[in-house]
Amino acid sequence: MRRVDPEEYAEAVLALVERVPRGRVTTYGAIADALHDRFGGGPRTVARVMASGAGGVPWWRCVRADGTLPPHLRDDARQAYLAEGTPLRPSGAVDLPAAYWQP
DNA sequence: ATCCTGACGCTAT
DNA sequence: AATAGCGCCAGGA
Repeated sequence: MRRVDPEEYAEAVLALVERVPRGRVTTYGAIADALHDRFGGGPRTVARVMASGAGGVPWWRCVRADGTLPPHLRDDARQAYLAEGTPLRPSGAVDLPAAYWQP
């Protein structure tokens, strides 16, 4: 089943990201899995939505499967995590087991 | 239609 | 731990 209305898909993704509680995070893959049955698409598709449409959503609460984010977001994300007390690992990545939030 | 690119993920070096 | 290869999906040139 994969009737994709890009706009609708984007909304679904952003909606999920907005639902992530303060101090917790979810992953691209998790979101992709959650929407895959209705829209198809994979982690990259989710990432595309974030890259182009993520206005007004807590984008830093959506991280890669290893708890990191691409270099150009690391700094801002870091501030956000410190600000909202997101569990971090020494490496600077998010402590997924501790902070993971399942959509 | 083809090629390139990217806020991905997993396995193998 | 770091790097590389491959599969994957969708958009833009």
